Amino acid sequence: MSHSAILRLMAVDRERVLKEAAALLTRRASTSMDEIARAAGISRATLHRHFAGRDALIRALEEHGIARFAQAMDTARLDEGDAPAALRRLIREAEPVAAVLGFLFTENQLFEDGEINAGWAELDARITALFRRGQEDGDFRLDLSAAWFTEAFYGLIGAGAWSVHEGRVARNDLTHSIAELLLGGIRRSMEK
Amino acid sequence: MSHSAILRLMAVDRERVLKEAAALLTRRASTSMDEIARAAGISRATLHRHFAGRDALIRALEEHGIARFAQAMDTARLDEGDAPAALRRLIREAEPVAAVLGFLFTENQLFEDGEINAGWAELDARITALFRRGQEDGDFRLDLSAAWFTEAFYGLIGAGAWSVHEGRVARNDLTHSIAELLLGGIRRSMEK
DNA sequence: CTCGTGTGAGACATTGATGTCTCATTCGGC
DNA sequence: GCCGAATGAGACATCAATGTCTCACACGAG
Repeated sequence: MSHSAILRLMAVDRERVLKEAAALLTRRASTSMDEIARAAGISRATLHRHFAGRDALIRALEEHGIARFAQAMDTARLDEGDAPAALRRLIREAEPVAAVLGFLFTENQLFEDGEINAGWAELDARITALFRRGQEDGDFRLDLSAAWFTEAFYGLIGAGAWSVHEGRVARNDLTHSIAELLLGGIRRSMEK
Repeated sequence: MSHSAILRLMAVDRERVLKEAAALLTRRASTSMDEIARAAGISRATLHRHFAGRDALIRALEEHGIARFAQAMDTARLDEGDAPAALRRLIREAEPVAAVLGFLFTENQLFEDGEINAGWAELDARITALFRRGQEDGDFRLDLSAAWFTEAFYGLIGAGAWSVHEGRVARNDLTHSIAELLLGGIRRSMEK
């Protein structure tokens, strides 16, 4: 096995562990390293080999979530087309990291790290800008603030990810459920 | 000072502590007893005098949240009038306990206690029934499930409470923001 | 003023999770 | 079959939070 192949294999494992960790930590932040390890199908020792410690795991979650979400934004091309369509694309692209985003939104007081906060602030700004654009274009309602839309977006993403995890919403319906509910709620209604 | 007056005073303190605890724990479940105490303006010793321990505090939060939310449901008279109006009343009545509800929704894996879960299950059932009634009456859309509406309801309540806590949404706008967004998202649109 | 209650500050032992270690085993490539 | 890398299981010390305690002080009622 080549060196790069080994690295690739480990990378896949990291992703799986991070997703499982996010799912558990979202609903019980006190989940122990041992429980996370078992949920990911590995031992605590191995978990410690992949992530130096609990803090390192959380930070990896944050970095991973921010990076993947930023990537989703790029792919969704938020500036193109009308805002509702862009929002649909964003939700579709963000779906794979929904669990991680839910965790990060929920537990956003873990670190006062400036770098992490800066990363989040930029993502927030980009989303809020999208909502504001929709308002300026007349697509989104004006009686609610763009900041609230942003918070609601995160809240629905988190609730959706958990619903899928609990089997209350089908995975294939997640994107549709979030997008339709959010868009219906923020769209400027026609008759006004 | 009479005995009942003392009890009443302590009850007020408890409520304040619980609200503060919910606000903090929602965004950092590992918040220590000491931090909670200081946020509530009391010492750790006093906190322990009011609540036997951390578990007792969490349980008190759950019981308080369930009781107050059930009370909000009763006051809102979910069975009367059309479903959208009932939902508005529910959101308005639930606003004072929004922070607690957000915490309970977020950290719902803390105890496997049968009694607590039973309490939640009943509340869930009542809300879901409301959404289902709205669907049957033709007020709410049918392409999304009532179960998802329920989860979204909790998610928006939590996001809203946090937004107010962070100063991103005015307290007086909270009810309106949640109700309008949720109702807009779940209403059956007219043109279909 | 005096008493009683509630509180704040701090000391202390306990506990559970954490982080580090070793050793035996498994697995895949050769 | 052999070998190296990765893993699982477990032992162990460490540490932070917890829970319990004592003591001194503030404050309101009488």
